[in-house]
Amino acid sequence: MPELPEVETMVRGIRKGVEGRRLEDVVGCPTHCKPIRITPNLRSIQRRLRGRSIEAVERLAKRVVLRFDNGDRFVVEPRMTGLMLLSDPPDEEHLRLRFDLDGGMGPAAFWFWDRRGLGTATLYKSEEFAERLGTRVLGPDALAMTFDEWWVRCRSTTRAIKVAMLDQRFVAGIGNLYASEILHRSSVRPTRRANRLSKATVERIRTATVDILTDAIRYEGSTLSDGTYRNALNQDGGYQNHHRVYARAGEPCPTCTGGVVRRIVQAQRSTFFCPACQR
DNA sequence: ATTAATGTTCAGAA
DNA sequence: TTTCTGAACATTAA
Repeated sequence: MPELPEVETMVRGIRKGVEGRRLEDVVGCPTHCKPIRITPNLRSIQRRLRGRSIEAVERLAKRVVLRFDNGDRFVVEPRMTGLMLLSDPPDEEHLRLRFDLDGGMGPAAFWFWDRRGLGTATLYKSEEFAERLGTRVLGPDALAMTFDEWWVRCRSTTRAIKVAMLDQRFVAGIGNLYASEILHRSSVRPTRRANRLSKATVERIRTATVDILTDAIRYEGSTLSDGTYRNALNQDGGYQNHHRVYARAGEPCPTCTGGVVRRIVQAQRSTFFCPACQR
């Protein structure tokens, strides 16, 4: 489920070993598993990237961006179960990409590992990058989004606020887990229509977004019970121990008296909230 | 043993 | 134009 905090953790985790290194090669499915979707084809990507220096490892919403010295961007999208790993992959059969580095200091390779295989990898030339991953596709990053940006977007849709928050053009980086946690922190019922929220309420959501995501980054993201998400060294995150409502249906609300956490379905995804303190 | 559920995104339909 | 549905895939729980 890598959302913003998990992708930020991945990026930080591989950054020190990868930035400034030369990419010797990128190899698809080194263990002959089913290949992930790669655009364009792997052969032309190899031709273009072999020998190039990786100038920066960056996060773009829920994507990992490798920026090369000629301005090319190789963008990995972990989707549901993808991980960027510097070492110790959980198993061999779900390794989807291997990045071989030059013989200098630090690790000799890093990997993209993806159990379900829904992840993607795309090469963008520098001009393409801005236009293909620009504001038509991604809204403001959840950590940087201003009140005005929140307000304009909320006013412009009748969708439930929880559903709108999952739309990456509305706000980029929030996923199903953190949407529930943010709305609980904000005391806002997930089913409320975005265009009916007051300014004060929208500001509470904005503040809670920054607080929750920052906190989750500090704990290196959430590792769920199925163990999908891990950091760059294949270790558990810690934020799952701080979830207030996610996957806690039937338990008492941890922040109010008398509330019991409920699970409902919105847009075919689980939503968790406390009916007592989220209005 | 079959079915539902699980994080995300996108194409295609309403 | 905006919003909704189902599919991509692997694995676990009921």
